[in-house]
Amino acid sequence: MTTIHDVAKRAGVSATTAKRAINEPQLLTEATLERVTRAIADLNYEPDRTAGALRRGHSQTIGLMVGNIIEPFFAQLTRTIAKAVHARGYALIVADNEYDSNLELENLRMFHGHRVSGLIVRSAFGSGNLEYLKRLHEQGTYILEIDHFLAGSPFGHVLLENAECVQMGVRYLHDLGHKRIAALTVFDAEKLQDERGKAFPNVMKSLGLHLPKVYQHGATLSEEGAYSLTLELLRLSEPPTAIFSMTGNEAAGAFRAIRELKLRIPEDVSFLTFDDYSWTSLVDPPLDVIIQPIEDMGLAAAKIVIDAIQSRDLKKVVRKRFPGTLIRRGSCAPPKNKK
Amino acid sequence: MTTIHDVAKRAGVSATTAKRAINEPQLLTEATLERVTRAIADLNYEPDRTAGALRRGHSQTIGLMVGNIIEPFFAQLTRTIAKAVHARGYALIVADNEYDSNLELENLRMFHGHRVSGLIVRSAFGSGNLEYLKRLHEQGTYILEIDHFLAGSPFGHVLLENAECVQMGVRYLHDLGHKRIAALTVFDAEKLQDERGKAFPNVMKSLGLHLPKVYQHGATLSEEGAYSLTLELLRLSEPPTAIFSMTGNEAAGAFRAIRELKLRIPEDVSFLTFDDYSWTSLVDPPLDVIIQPIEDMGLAAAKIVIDAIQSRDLKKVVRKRFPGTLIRRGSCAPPKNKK
DNA sequence: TCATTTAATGGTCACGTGTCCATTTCATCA
DNA sequence: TGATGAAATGGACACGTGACCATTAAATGA
Repeated sequence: MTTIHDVAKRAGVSATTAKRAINEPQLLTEATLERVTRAIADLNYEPDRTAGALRRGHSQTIGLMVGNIIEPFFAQLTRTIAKAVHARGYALIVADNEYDSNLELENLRMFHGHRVSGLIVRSAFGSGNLEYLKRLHEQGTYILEIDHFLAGSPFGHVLLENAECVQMGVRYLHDLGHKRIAALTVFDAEKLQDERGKAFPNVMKSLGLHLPKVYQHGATLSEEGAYSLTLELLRLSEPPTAIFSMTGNEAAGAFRAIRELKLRIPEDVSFLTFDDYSWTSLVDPPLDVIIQPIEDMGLAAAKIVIDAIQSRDLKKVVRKRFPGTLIRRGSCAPPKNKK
Repeated sequence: MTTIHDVAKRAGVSATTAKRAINEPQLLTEATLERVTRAIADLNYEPDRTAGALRRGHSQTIGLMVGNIIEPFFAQLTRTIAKAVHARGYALIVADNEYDSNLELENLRMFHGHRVSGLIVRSAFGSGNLEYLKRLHEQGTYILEIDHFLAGSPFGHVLLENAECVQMGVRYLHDLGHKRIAALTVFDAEKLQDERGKAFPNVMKSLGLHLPKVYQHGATLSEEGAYSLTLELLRLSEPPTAIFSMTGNEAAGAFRAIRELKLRIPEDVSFLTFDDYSWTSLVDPPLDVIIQPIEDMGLAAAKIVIDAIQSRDLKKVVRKRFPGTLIRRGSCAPPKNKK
C-alpha cells in the first residue's frame, strides 16, 4: 500500500512536507508543491483515512439512520445528504432501523464502532435509545435528529412544521365542506410522540369537528395497515367523506383500498396525503398532496452537522423547522351529501 | 474514549485477554470471560474499528455505488445489501454516480481513502474507470459489479438475464399480434454496452420484425427523455402499437406521455416495462411488468463479497445471472388494427 | 514427586496518519 | 556583513487495535 512516505521519498522531501501538500499547501513553495503533487499522481496515492481516523478520534464519516430507505422520502433524503456530505470530504454510512428500537440499537453500536464524526438520526418511536445517543455524544459524535425527535432530547433537529401542515390540510378539507374527516396516522401519538398524530385531534377540535372513536386507530401504520384501516373506515355506516393520509407510504395502501371499493375520488371520497411520491401525479385523478422540502431539509442537516464537527463545537444545538406546501390537483372536492 | 485497556484494567486482566473475550472467547475460562464481559458492559466499550482498520489494512466496510439512490431499484438494492452486510458485521458506505464517470471517479477515490474492504458497483456507462477499479483491487479491495458490467472487466458480477428478459417481453407482445414495437432504451447500446439495448434489435430481427429508423433513438433515457420520446413516437404516422420500456424510470415518463395524448392502454397502445415500481399497480390499468428479483440479487452480491473478503481470496471471480418474471395485469392486448 | 503437555494469560510491536516542536533556509535591515 | 525574524522544511511520537510470540498455571502420566 502506498503511503505518504513513498510519496515523500519520490519527491525528495520529508513525510511532513509531503503531507502538507495535501493538508496545508499554502505553506509550501510552488516548486515543492509541484514535485509532491506529481509524486502523488504518479503513485496514485490516496491518504489512508483509517489511519487519520485513529489519530483524529473520528473517521470523517457521517452516519445516517433512516426509517426505511425504500420509502421515497428517505431515499431522497439519503441522496441529498450523501451528496452534500461528499462535497465536504466526508463519507456516508447508512442504516435503517425499520422503526424498531432494537435494530436501531444495533445500528448505533455499529456507528459507534466506526467512530462516525456525526450522526443524523430518524429515531424509532419510543425513547429507549436516547441514553445511548447521549453517550455517543459524550464520546465525540455530533448528533442531529431529523423528521422526528425524541422526547427530552438534548440534540438539535431538522423537522417539518408538522402541526402547521396538519392544520393546513384539515382546514383545506373543512373549507370544502367536509365534517367527517379521518386521518391515517398513529393514534397513540402521545406515547409515540408523533407530531402529526398529536396535531390531528387538536385541529379537529379547534374547528369544532367531531372525531368519532371509530375513526381512531392505535397502530403504527404501514402501507398494509393503511389499506385495512381504509377499507374498515369506508365500510362504516357513517364513513368519512375525506381521508387525510399522514405519510406517502400509507397513501399507497389507502389508495388501493379506495379503488378496490370502486369508490370515485373525489366524488365519493376526497383524498389528501403528505408526500409527493412519483405515483401521486400518475394516478387518476392526480392526488392533492402536502409536499415536504426534502432537499432543503437534507442540505440543512448536512450543513449543521459538518459545520459543528469542523468548528469542533459539539455542544452546538440547532433546531430548524421547514414549512410544507399544499398542492391541489383534483382529489379533494366538496362532499356529495351535505348532511 | 474507552479502550480495551480500560476494560482490561477493570476486569483485572491483561489487554490481550480482554480482547480475546471479543474475538476468541472460546480461549478463556468461563469466569474470566464473565468478568471481562461485565467490564465491557459497565464501560459501554465498543471496539474502535478505525484502529482495527489501520492494523488490518481494510475497514470492515463495504462500499456501494449505485446509479441513483432515488430509483426504487437501487433503493431496494441498497436496503437489502445494507441489511445483509450488517448481519455479518460490516458497515455500508453508499454513493451514487448519477451515471457519470467523473462523479464516479470522485466516489471511487473516496472509497479508496476509506479503505473499503469490498466494493459493489453499478458502474457508469463507458469504461473510463476500469483502470482505477483494477488498482483498487490490487490494493486489496474486492470488487463486484452489479446490474451492469464494464467491457473487458476482470471482476465478477451479479446481473439480470437481460437478453432473455427482452426476448420474453418482445415475444409476449409479438404473440399478441404486435408488429410495430418500440423500445425505450439506449440505442447506441453497442458503445454503452447496455445489454437490454443490444438485445432488442436482435430479438426483433430474429422474429422477423422490422425496426424502423425512427423507432431508434440515441440517448441515455431519463424519465424526461422517455416522456419526450414517447410523445414523438406516438405522433408518428405509423406509431408503434406497443411500447416496451427498459427501465421503471423511463416507464413513468412514458406513462405520462401516453396519458397526455389521451390514449387508452391497452386499446390504443400496449405498454410493457421492466421493474415493478409501486405505482405500476396503482395506475389504471395496472401495468404488465418484468420483475427483477432485486432481493435475491442484493443478498447474492453481499454474500459473494463478504465470503471473498473473509476467505481472503480476492482473486475469486463469481458471475451470477438471475431470471426476470413477466407479470400480466392488463396493459397489453392485441393491437386494434391488424394491418 | 517431577517431567511433560496443554490450557490460559500476558507482552511487544507495527499499521499510517495528525499534531506538536525543532531545525534549516531565506529575506530583510541596520 | 552579521543579526534578526519569517518562511519553509523536518523529526518524533501517539492514537487503539490485531498479529505474533512469550510466559505462567493447570492437567496428565509415570
